Amino acid sequence: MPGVKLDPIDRKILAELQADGRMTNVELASRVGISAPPCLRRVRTLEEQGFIKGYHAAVDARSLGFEVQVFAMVGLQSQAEADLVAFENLCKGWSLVRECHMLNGEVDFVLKCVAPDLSTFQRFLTESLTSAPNVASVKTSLVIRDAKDAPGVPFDILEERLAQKA
Amino acid sequence: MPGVKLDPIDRKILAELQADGRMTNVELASRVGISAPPCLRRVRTLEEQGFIKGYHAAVDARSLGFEVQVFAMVGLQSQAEADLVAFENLCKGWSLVRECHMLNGEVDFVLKCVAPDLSTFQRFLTESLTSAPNVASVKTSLVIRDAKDAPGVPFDILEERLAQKA
DNA sequence: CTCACTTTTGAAATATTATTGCGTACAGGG
DNA sequence: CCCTGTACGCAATAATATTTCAAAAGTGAG
Repeated sequence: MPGVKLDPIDRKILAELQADGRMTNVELASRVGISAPPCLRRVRTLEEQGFIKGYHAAVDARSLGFEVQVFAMVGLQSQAEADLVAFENLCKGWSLVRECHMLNGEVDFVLKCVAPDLSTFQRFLTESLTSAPNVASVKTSLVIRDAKDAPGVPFDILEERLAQKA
Repeated sequence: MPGVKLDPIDRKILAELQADGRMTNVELASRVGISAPPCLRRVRTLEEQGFIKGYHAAVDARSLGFEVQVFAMVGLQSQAEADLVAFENLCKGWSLVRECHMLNGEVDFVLKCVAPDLSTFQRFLTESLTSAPNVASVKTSLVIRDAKDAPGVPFDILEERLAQKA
């Protein structure tokens, strides 16, 4: 993908759609300063090129009964690639695990989990996670509250940075 | 908000829109098995009641030049509520910090950060985060790769759980 | 500087969707 | 059994999305 460049209008489109993914194309076009047809073409291109990976409604987990959010730091016994992948695949199959990131350092993975209540999470922890093959250690931390949960990319920094190079 | 109940159609709507936030109302209506007008009314109601907090395009950070993702575990010197809030407000002002969650246990906060490169993050770490008032300790872990990054709520578990109660 | 050639744009026309306005059906309470 | 509140869906209308196409703007060679 090298050689693909985004102009200021493309970046504005991405920023606007990140902030409001259901904005109409007419509104979007007006905000980025071009007419609707080229705006829509740009959006489609951004989608095809993978700059936009999808659109999602942000659903409130709490009001659906998912009262518990937990971060789990997981250490494995073997860090051989095959074993790492095996663990990742396990995570993909666990619905309670919403995110699984491989880390450097002492801990091998951090998982973001949700659950309806503590006991459901505890059951998952003991019956699934801790007892999974190759799992050496798990340290969990309950989330007390979310101070910030911003979607995606900090466009302000992107623009700063581009302004300097120019 | 107790007393508000969602029927199976509402839950299906939420699940569909979480998976594809730009689905047309016509398509959505057809998937959940009702006609367009009531479907749209339900969506609006779900938005007003806060079950849907917003819609966002998932923008690919990497292809925009944000190559680095880091988790930072932060401990504070004082956990007095005023000091916690002060730190949270600092985080809200830092664009590199995309998420800030308060935890129980040894660590007070976990931050998910992004940056164009290591040196940008290091500069933030030393000049902003570590040197912020009341920050006692910071331990960072670079993300090597994301094995799973699912949006929001596990609707399969929600349905399981509701099926049992019935 | 000018002539192709290429790319992107925007006005206009058309196709789809979203939204509104009712009349109807169904559920619970008196 | 009637009344009332709620949710539906058809039909009409308003707004958007999408296609078409000719013109404007940018590129590079000569």
